[in-house]
Amino acid sequence: MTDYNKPARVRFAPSPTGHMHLGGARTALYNYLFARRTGGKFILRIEDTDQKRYVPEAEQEILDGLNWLGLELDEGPGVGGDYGPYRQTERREAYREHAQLLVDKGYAFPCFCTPERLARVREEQQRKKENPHYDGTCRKLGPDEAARRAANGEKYVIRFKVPKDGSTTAHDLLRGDIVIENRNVDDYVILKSDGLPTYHLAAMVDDHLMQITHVIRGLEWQSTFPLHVMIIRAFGWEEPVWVHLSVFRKPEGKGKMSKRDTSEAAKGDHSIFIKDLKELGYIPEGILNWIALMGWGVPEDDVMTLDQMVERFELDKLTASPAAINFQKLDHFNGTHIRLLPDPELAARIKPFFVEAGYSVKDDVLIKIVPLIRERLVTLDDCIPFAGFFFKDVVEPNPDELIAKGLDAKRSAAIARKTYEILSALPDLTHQTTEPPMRAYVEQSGLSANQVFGILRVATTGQKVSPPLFESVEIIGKEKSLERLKKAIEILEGM
RNA sequence: GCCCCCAUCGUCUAGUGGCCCAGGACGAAGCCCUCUCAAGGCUUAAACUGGAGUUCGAAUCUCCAUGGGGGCACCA
Repeated sequence: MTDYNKPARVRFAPSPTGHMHLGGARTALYNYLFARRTGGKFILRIEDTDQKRYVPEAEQEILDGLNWLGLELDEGPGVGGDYGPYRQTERREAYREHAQLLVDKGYAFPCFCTPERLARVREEQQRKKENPHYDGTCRKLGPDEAARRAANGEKYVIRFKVPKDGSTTAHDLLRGDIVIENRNVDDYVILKSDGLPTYHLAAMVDDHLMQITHVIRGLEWQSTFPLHVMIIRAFGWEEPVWVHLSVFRKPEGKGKMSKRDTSEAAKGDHSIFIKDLKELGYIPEGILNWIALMGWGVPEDDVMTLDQMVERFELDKLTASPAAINFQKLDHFNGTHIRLLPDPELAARIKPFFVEAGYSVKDDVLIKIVPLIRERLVTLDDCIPFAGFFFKDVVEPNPDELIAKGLDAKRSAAIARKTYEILSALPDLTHQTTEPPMRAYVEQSGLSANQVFGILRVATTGQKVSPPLFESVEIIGKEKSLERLKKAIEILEGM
């Protein structure tokens, strides 16, 4: 049973090879939640041992992503901590030493096989419908010969020497014991010929040195999980608790979500990349709540802030089965959390979207429109179509839309004139002063509120759909509202 | 092909042998509210993959089948 009173040390260990995506964010989130829940530490480690796939901007994007999401780090690159450095390329000596230690103890061996030969062997095995695996050539090399060839300048890697017989039992918190026959585990390379380790060695060494207590990682590691356990046992170290998270499936429910599959994932108004989601107007609260619940279920009250998730989080309640991404649900959570934001906060969040769209934002106006549009926003950038007109000098209504439903241009013009008459007679246009006389007009004219208000709406806001009419007119102001009404009358009369 | 894992409404999930003719959420449908669009309230439809066991009793345990997923690199 998981002890939530014992501070855990957990890590999020991405490789800087591309954009931060939903899967990574969820792994980070679960690690964060568990760290906070136990009063432990949330650590970031950059796994940059593959120089071929290295993307320089990726590390910053990860940092930005975590920061934006609000997953605060306790240790990591740029943050510091007692177990650094937190970038694997800065720890190569540790890996080299540990690889040598395994060789000395007989748990690993140098391998001089060329990639070309290995490729041929693999081809041959596949042709014979055999399981592709290392054929063991250098396993039998004596230490003297190995030393001689190495001294000769021959390139070599170090492979883990997996026992030929027996089986290995590895324990996953969510799945229980996983038993695998050792003959099904390959002699994996743990140190590459460039002197850098592969994941298998690097992660195990670091997790041990960094005193990681719980390894919460993606399912892609499940197949090499027994290998990792063997490595740890070879060193004689204590094992962390292992948790392999399910993968995200594509919205169609088929296949794994892939960050390479951008055309599929990033189309439309959604994306699997955190930085895209930010630009699309999604807020951290919404995203976090959404991904938290893909792989973790709560009985009820599923709308949660980060802090509430921390309170409720239970590691062993995570789900072992894969989850299909459902962007509709993201929209729901995003809208829900937007509605939970206090006025000034929401104002601050939508402001950049107005600015980005080219509007000059007046803060006093901004704070007034927030209550009007809050429950209409699914994403922050929805504020543009809903409330852009508040910051426009002139609006240009579509003439056809000025004509009320069931009426013609002439009739609509008459209504607009009457509306102008009513409004211009008022000292100022607050929603309290404008609504009663307009309602009275609707009443005695026999028209519907829809028809009369519709004309006013299109005239003053320039659009058929808008925030509540009289509140909007109030914010637009008397002068500008009447000006716009007048222009609408002219348009209608010219039809 | 081989190894490993998973399996409750369309989707995310609750459920750890009786509380389940299976609960919540998204989505869908309907109604209410209503100046548009939303939000909100109420209601409805919708699932234990199949087959064998174990048991007085199974969504819950076991086995098999089927389906789905992950992996099979000097990538992580």
